Amino acid sequence: MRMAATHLSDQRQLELADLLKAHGLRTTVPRLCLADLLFAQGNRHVTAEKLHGEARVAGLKVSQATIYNTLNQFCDAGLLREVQVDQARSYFDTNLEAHHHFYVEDEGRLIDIPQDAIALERVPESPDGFSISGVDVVIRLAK
Amino acid sequence: MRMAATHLSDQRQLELADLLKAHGLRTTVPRLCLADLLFAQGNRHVTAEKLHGEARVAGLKVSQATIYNTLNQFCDAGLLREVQVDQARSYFDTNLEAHHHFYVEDEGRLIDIPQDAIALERVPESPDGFSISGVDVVIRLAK
DNA sequence: ATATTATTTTAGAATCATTCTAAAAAACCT
DNA sequence: AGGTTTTTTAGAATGATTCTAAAATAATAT
Repeated sequence: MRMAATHLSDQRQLELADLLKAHGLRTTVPRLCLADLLFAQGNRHVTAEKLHGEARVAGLKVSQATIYNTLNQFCDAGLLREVQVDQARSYFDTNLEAHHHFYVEDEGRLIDIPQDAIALERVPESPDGFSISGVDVVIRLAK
Repeated sequence: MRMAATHLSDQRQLELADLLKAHGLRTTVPRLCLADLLFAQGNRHVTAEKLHGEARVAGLKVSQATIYNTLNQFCDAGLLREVQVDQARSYFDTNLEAHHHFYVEDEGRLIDIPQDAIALERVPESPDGFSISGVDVVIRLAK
């Protein structure tokens, strides 16, 4: 792999390359850079647009399509989760543990709520031959 | 009000006209017909597209814009609620009581869960100067 | 290293749900 | 009815996301 122009240290590149590889993804410059933005600063929630903006600021010139492709690949690979809070746009969450969200609609801001901060008692049986694939709790906040 | 061509009985028209009026909406043929489709059969969940299809079947020729306008007006007027389960499309729910949902993603089907079927214990404080404007619980189902 | 093959990235077009526009139709008021 | 306001409409516009087919990059074989 010929490591290309990135502001990332060799150390950091290797770290991220390992992460990608461990999840079945090839190492490419856009993926390294986007992974760095996503995973450097603890848990975060980003939209495609926000990430694109950050990438540009970081000096990475990527197309919109690559942003979307990468976010979707990271989701499929289990590096990200999509959060469903606003039908207008998708949010991607780096926190993979089961948890819930506050959503400040006016600001488009998400705040994690640890799963055990809320107890869901007596969740009803799922109907027919269905099984539960996820439980989302969204608490909407307003001023 | 000159009641126009509708398959609805006079009785039904008056009923629905009252409902509309009570919610500050004028009586028009499209609204009567859409209200009938929405409120005739107990609680339902519809997308704009599904309602449009049903309207056509019922013999009402309405534009797409009217479907959207009417759904939004009914929401604003407190006759409907929007449910946030799929960022691809909006669902409108005739059940106005606080409640939750099963969502069968593959079928795009929603099933109500009465609020008291689930106990939400220890909901955390909302941050800063925010107050809770809604609590949505969506339980996703898969085969 | 180089050539070959497979995967990624890209710019721009396409898609899809939804909203907007401004003109025609219908409802309301006297 | 006549005048005014609200609705409806067809079609264009929007905005997020996906698709397309070609150019770039990475992996593999020579």
